[in-house]
Amino acid sequence: MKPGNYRILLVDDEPDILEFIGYNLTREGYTVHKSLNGKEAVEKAREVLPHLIILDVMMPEMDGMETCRELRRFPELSHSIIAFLTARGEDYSQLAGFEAGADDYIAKPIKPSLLLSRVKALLRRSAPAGDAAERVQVGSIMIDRERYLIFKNEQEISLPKKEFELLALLASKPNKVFSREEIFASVWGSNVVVGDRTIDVHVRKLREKIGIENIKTVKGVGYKFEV
Amino acid sequence: MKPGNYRILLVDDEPDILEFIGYNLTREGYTVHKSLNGKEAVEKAREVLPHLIILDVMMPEMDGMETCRELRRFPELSHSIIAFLTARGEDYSQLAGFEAGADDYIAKPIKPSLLLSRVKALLRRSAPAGDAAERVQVGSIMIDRERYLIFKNEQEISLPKKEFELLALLASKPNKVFSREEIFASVWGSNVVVGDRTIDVHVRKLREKIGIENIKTVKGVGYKFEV
DNA sequence: ACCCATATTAAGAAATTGTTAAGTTAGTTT
DNA sequence: AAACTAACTTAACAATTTCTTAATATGGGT
Repeated sequence: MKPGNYRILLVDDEPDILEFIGYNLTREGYTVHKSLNGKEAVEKAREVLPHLIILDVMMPEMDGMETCRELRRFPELSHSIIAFLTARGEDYSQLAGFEAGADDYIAKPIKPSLLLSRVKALLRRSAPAGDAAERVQVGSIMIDRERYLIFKNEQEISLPKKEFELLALLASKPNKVFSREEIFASVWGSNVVVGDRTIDVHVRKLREKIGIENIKTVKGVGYKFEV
Repeated sequence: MKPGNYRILLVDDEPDILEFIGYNLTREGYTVHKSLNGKEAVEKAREVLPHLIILDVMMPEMDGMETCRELRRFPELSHSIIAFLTARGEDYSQLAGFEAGADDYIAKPIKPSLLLSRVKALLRRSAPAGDAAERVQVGSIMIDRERYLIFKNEQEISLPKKEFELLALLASKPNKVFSREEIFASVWGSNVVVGDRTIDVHVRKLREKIGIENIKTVKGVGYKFEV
């Protein structure tokens, strides 16, 4: 799973820390959400179902421990990993934290590189819990990248790589016209040189297999997938 | 999963510590194995396939870091969680540890109650991963990781390691297409370099043994186990 | 009707995978 | 440690699928 597919919720009452950690995680490609307090965190967690929740122990009102216990009450969050952020020296009983359902402790201040390694290690274990498969539905066509299959009206259609990628591209933005250049760049790669009619041939095969009505030609401009 | 079903491998060069931690874990119901050095640890790990390996960082000859890297070379151990035991003050770079494939750091000396909480937290993550389930049924195939055996229609089939790991990987997500890169990374380990046709040959043997209908080729993309 | 961009077709090129057998390596037994 | 065995890898070639080309057809717009 790529970092981009992971959601991380950051909870700390200090905006600076939120900003700092958030920046480092975002730069790595993770999707980062932030909350300034426990109450807000619980709401946001239930909304975005993060894979990892990083929780500051010391917070006004609802502290990390309490927030953790609260989070653990919701079954939809049972697969989320919870890590505590604790200032070195705060001799918080880690015991209580683990009992509350925490998975890890991270000491502050923390070097970005170490934080990233740690996050990676934590998420490595969560991967197979996997959520929604990577599928896209457009019109009567469903594209399942994981299985590398197309479904049209419950019927399974297997496409060769180029045709699959072409269809996936067009369907990624229904009704948008993709120029030949865009199609080449995305499906073939920028440095590959092939003849002019190659795209047409693939389009033809696609139309043959998934129906002529979806893929439309815009003369002089390109092709589009119409819903 | 009850503690009794978990296997933990303890690795430390000091018998006292081995004894102390071992006693606490055993009392809790875990099945505990012990090794006094890295080399022995790797052998034992491959034999008992522990769910959790607790590794002292400071050891003569082969230190924790090196042992960890060695352990990670074996695909059958890729599901084991590895935690480092580090004396407080030893300013070992945790970074190197995580990069070597560690999942957690535990500081010595550690209170038994905290250790147990920590172990529980680590194993909690391994449980739902599904890999900890020693048997998986997919289609007409049952995979028994513990005994390293495959069953097809009640019939027992014994597979060599590479074939077993390959099948286990493909069957871990039926219908998902695994790219050759993914397969290499999981079955061979990311730093191993072997020829192009190696996977094909193993696939062929698998098809020979468990039937041609299950393992499908997606040309230019990879292989999948279809149910 | 003419032009131009696209459609269609089939052939053969190119790329990928399948198969086989022999060569290596690793693990076990004696 | 030598001999044996099973597992794994390599390499050459075959088979297959996919991709591209090129030649020709079609069809809307001026």
